[in-house]
Amino acid sequence: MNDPDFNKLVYEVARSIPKGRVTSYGAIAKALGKANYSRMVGHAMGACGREKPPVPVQRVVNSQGQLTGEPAGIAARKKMLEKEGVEVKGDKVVNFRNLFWDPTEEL
DNA sequence: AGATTGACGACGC
DNA sequence: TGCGTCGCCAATC
Repeated sequence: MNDPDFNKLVYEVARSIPKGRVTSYGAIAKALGKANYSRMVGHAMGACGREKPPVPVQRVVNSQGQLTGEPAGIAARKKMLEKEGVEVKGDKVVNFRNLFWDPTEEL
């Protein structure tokens, strides 16, 4: 692990996601220069609960625009996303393609 | 210390 | 176009 701050960087990017906008794990990993770290991003998010500053993990979904993780967690994030104006159907983001935010281009 | 799983992604068929 | 498999690195058991 050359990037001890990778986890931190992920959180930073997650916070950079505009309200009402979402991105994918791979996009973040790629933005950090670690395209193959897609899973690490996911794991980092799973560990976000222990992070002091709350991280808007709800805006981070997989390439399918699907909310992954615990059903309870999905429901919680889903609610927040809808509150931000993001339409969520079940565990998937509606119009994900339109709401997708690319950190490599916008950041 | 080692083996397994995992909140994914991309490539192949 | 859709399903299946393989590969990546790290955290957890």
